[in-house]
Amino acid sequence: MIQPRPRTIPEATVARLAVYLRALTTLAEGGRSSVSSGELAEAAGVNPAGLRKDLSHLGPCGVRGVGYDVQTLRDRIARVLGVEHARACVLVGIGNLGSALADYAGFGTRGFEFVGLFDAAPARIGQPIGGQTVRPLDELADVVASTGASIGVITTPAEVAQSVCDRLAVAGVRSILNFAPVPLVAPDGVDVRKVDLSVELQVLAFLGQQRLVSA
Amino acid sequence: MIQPRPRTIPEATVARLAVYLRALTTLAEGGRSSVSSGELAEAAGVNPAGLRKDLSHLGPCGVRGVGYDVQTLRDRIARVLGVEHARACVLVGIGNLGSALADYAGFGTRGFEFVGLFDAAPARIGQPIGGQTVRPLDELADVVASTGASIGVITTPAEVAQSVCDRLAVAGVRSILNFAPVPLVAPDGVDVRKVDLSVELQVLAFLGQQRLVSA
DNA sequence: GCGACTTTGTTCCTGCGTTCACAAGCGGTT
DNA sequence: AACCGCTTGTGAACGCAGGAACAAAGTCGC
Repeated sequence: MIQPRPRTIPEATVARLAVYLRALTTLAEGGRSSVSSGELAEAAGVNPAGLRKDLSHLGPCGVRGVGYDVQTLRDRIARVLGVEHARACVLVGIGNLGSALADYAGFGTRGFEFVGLFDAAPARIGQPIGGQTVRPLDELADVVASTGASIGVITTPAEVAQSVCDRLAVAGVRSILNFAPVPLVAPDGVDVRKVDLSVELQVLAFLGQQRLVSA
Repeated sequence: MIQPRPRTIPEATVARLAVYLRALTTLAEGGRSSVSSGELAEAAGVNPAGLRKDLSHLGPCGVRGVGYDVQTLRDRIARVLGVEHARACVLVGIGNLGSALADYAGFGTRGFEFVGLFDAAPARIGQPIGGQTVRPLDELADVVASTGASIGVITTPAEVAQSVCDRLAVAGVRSILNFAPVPLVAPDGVDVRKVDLSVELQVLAFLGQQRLVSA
């Protein structure tokens, strides 16, 4: 028995699938029922050939000569990404960035629901944000256990990010999104992704400076 | 006359240089004057050999058998990245995320200063945030011209992101950081980088689901 | 019913990024 | 002054992502 489809999808492809998913949702809301790779690629800002290659990881899901069915493809990508039903998330560190994320509507509409907001500062505890109330860190384990939250988001200062990461892992969170500017180490079986906002600005600064030099 | 050092530094390397820069700043504040590639690599969360290769793009900047001088290396990276002196930025879209970024101390300490906050909603204009006052979009061109801002940050809804991008380009902004979930097209000579927060969460969801399947 | 056109799925290839491994160079020691 | 250990810098190989071109397949028109 052969294994016609490798179980591993490249991470770069996964990231683009999320973009396609959003574009498809927009198309569906606009009433479109079918779309070609060229159109979808333009909406997602990628190369049409690359898009088809990405989709080929899901198995044949288009009709030659016609294109892709918007609804079918949308459901298929959502299932592969694991976002067909809502996922519970917890957020630790309710500063400016944490508050913005807790309030950010873009997460809720894509199937991510914050079921717990946590902070260490007594002044912030009890504060209402985005339909939730900020809780003390002591309640983290209980909330994760009772809600089954599998994703944790860290928006704390860098100094405490590692200890928060440890507590999330112990509580049972399996995936962590880290906004603190430090590399985190987590036990096996726990995935960590890092988003570094100031790095993006610094890359931009470099590109801008380079253009001046080469001009 | 040969050109011993190629002028182009890979973008992946540039992003890591920004991480090294932060780690070096932390080390300098801790009083360290010298550091080896192994130590710095651990602080940055990368492979030591890769770190040395990254630094080799700057030319020889370490001493064999000893390591790197923290202060010298820090200055050199800052100069290459173009962040040796502060850079003026403008921010358009003062919602939750925009407010958080305007208030985020991490930018200021890394040489990025917001010199203008803009929004289209009359209700937000005049509102004070992070030492600045929110202005109407009409003043964008004037502020960019008078301050020489070279970097623009877009945190608007997706629907208006492209028009804001166009206005920034016309006003003279050369580098744009886009948080809106749409691909932007900009004229030649204007760099655009995209940060998509919900994509990061969806990649995490995929990794988490994949672990369940393979287990 | 048949042909031509459209669009997908795949294959090949080129280039880049990453990693390993080794040679070169410097400081400290005897 | 010569040796030894340590660390940097670089060369080579590997794997991966991206792009272009081609074959397969389905639909529309006649």
